[in-house]
Amino acid sequence: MRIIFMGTPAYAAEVLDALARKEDVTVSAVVTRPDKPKGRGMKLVPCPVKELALSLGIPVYQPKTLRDGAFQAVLDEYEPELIVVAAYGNILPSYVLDYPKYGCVNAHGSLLPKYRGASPIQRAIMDGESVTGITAMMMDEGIDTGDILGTYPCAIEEDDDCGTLTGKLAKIAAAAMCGVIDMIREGTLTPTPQPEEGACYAAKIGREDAALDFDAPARSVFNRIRALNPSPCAVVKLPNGDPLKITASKAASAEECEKALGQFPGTVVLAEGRGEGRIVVACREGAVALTGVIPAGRKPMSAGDFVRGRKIAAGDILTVMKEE
RNA sequence: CGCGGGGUAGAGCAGUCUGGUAGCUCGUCGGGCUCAUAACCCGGAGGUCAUGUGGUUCAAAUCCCUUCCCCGCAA
Repeated sequence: MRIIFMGTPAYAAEVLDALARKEDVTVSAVVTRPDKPKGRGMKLVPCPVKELALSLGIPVYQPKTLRDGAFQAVLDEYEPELIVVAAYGNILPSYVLDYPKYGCVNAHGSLLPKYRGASPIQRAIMDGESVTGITAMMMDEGIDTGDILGTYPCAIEEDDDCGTLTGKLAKIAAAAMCGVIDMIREGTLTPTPQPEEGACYAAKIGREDAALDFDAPARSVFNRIRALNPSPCAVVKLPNGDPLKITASKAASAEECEKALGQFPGTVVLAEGRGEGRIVVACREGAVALTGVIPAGRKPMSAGDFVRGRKIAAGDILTVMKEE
């Protein structure tokens, strides 16, 4: 089967890798977003999907948009029977959706119709969900509204963050897409319309989502931190005004929550500098123990390292990083 | 030439403005205390202060210049 693959981040690269290995499938072309200036010096950095495609010797196309019809030429050249999409980032217009004999299928990172949209994994963690998954679906012109081909649940463990969960889901997505292709060949594919009930949208993560506010229940602070790790990371403002990214946290002990009672949310009640260290911060309800941070201009480090460097002490108050 | 931060002991930092004995919190090693300990006490090892047989100076981690590397923001 001739397919064109569309995707961008590491999650999508995992799917591409599985398709490339699959027998009876030929990934004849890969479509990904244009390289963007990244990092210092505006260096152009290729996305994971592009890197993988190049190493596999698959032609890569990086149209800025598909809407202008220029992509028709690529379709005509490769005549795909199926288009597989995973976290591509561009909207597919109808002329693309209608071209392949078997249509366009997508591996979405949630159990649809819940969390349609750009950031389903982050939103699920942020909301404290205990289960999410992959939905294999036919694409239509709506945002993640097409018929469901299969659902593959995945538990969100207590110690999962966006990074680990995305890794798990990527593997599931890869298997799901291979499964869909098998079903297409066997003719056992059964598209089922999505129920409207339970539908919700997972808006793209923005700057305002990254600003961490301790004036919230500890559980919610914990969920936000892990939803945002490893990127862009929850961020707070230190007493000196510098931003501090937070990569990991754990629940504080009952005793520590006791100490935090009555403290202004954001107050550091304990700065433990031994071993990995813990920075216990009072929340509106309870407290969280920060365990990993990234100071401005520094590398990621444990809370213990940060405390040992004397950058924080009990009594300091962490405030909300306000919009510029 | 997009903006900014940084490179000092195994880790995280201070010291640099106002040149003059290499410091702190940990870790590590040895000893002690203890029923015991990741707790406490005592002691030790470990650093060409990123780079340049650079410049200035009686004297440079510190001031000036070179090169390399790392990171954040912005996109």
